[in-house]
Amino acid sequence: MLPTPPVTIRDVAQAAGVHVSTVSRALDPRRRAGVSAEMVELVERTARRLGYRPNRAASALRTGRTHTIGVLVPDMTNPVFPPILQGVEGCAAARGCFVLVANASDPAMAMGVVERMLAQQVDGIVLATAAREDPLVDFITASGLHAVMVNRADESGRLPSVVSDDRLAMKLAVEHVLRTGCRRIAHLAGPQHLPTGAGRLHGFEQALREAGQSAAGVETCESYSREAGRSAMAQLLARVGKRLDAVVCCNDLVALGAYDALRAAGLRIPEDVSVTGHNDMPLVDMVNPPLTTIGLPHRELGWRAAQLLFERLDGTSLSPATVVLRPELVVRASTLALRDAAAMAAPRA
Amino acid sequence: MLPTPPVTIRDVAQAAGVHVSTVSRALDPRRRAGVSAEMVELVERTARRLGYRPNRAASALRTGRTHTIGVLVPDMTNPVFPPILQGVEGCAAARGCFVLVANASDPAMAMGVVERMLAQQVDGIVLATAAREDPLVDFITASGLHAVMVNRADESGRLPSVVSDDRLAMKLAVEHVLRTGCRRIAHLAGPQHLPTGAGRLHGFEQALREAGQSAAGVETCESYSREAGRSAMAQLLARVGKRLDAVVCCNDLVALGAYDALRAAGLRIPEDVSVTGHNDMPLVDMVNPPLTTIGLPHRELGWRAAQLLFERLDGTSLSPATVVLRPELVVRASTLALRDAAAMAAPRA
DNA sequence: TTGAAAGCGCTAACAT
DNA sequence: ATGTTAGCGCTTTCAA
Repeated sequence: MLPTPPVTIRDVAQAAGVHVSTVSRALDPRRRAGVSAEMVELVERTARRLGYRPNRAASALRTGRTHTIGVLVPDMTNPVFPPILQGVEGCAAARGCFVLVANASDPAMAMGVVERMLAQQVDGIVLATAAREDPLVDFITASGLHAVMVNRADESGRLPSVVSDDRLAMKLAVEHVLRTGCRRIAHLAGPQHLPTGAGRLHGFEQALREAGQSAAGVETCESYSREAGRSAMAQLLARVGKRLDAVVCCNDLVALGAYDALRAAGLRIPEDVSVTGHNDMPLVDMVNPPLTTIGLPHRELGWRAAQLLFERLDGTSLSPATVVLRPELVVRASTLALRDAAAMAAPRA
Repeated sequence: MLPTPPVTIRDVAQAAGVHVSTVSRALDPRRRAGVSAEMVELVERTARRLGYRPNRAASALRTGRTHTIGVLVPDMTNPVFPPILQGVEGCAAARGCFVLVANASDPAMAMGVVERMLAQQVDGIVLATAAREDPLVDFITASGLHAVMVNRADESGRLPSVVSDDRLAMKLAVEHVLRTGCRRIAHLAGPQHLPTGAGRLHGFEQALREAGQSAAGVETCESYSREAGRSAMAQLLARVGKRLDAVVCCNDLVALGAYDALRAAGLRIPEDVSVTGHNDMPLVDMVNPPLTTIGLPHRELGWRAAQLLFERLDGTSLSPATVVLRPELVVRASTLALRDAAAMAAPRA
């Protein structure tokens, strides 16, 4: 395999007997207008014949656009991110753009990655990082880089974002367990420094309030993990005893941790306590019992974020700065079908 | 936010009172040798002061290297790929390189993506696509693009690859169920057009042969899905009846499908039939019963693939063309601890 | 050790 | 509708 020198626009021009600029125009759909049909035809045929492939690096240098966007995720192995990434990638690919993916588990690291992405001349960036990183947002706005956040809102309001409606999600979960006759309802909340953690707690409280109820207990998890869920649930049980009808969890993994702690305490799910999760991770329909949870449009979240970004890049920013997508309740066996007739008649407040 | 014109190497040169080429040299670790220490110091200080950020598009045009590698995955939401991707990304990031990720669910699509990546001037490519795509490999070798395959070997032997040892994996699974007293052992095989499907079937048969046994039955799944596993298992039961001690599956999802079909037939896991999976997907430790499976070093698979690629790019290709990593048996409750003493004493052949 | 100059492949004024 | 020209920011000979 001898390294064939790549075919340039000049080779095409020469072979077609025209000038390079003509080739450049004929090959660009957006400027093809000012070129005769035969010329376009001739140039395209010649280009194809020679196996010409436009050099994006050269075009990037000239135009300042790389047709590349960056995506920052905290942890790709967290199952919420692949579908988001897929959405972003799908939208980008549909426009002939590529996606530069980088892991950035902490804010300091994220800053370095953005710095490198800036050097790489990305056209824009999608932030799927979970923490509230004001310095990062400061840095990005100062740099002038186009950015969109996904899966969390920018509290400072400087960056557009695409999120799921956490309030509505909690309302769906709370109303569901209320409907099945549960009255003593607790919440295992996510880390309060994460927007989803704070938002879902708030939504939980509001939903209960609207129903004229109050929380049977709230425990905060240290992270979105099964272990954190287990120990939070254990603490909750230690505090409120077994006087509990349902536990609404901030996250599926936390809910599975709650399973562990509830069982360790000799409680059955859902006969004694109903449990709900959040995210509808793969396989939560396979655990025992299958988990009632909140399904999020992760793929669409990613797609819309990319779309929002491209609209900014094109200067046709018609969409609102914050897009809120609707989550949906996915009922499975971890919540009771109906607690019992007596409970429905005289709910235990 | 007024769009500040970016600081170029020229600005740095001017501010430092030196020539651009000096700046270029001083800023490149590999050529810093031929520059005086004070000069390096001066240039670096000036660059930092002005907030200089090298423009990779310009350097790419000049050197032909973008510091970017492409990764092709068939489906990011399949949980085997995120850790592979993470490994690739980690290795790339450690070298200051970025990863362009693209989904390519079918070979035709993959070809188009590679074409675009070539235009994007990626330095190389990691193929994590599952199908045997000879035309793709032809195309890539013809284009002269550096490429490495991960998670499947290149049967034509033209591309280096990093894979898990499927034979060993099956041997581990088969020997495990044999050890627990199972004798009538069947296999739910993956699609035979996929290398993993064919390889694991082969490994299964070989492992049984080595143990002096023969398969109680083999059924091929149409895909690596739960539904495919369910119907394959149903067919297997229809053929061999309930005369089965264990089912070794090509994949965790298929194993979960087998759960469904076994239960529908009134069989208990593992009391009546032991089941093993492959991949150790997240949450398979949470299903009922927790799945005995084969754990793969997915992250390392990705990391090594990237490493192999970079060695090729650097011309320091010391590693072998095919790297085979070791899978490990993860024993959980879906396989019997011990079938029974009688069985051990007089195994049912 | 540093400076000068050329040019990577492409696009976009401007000129015809 | 096509050709001419300059130059994007950087690296790399070559010369001093």
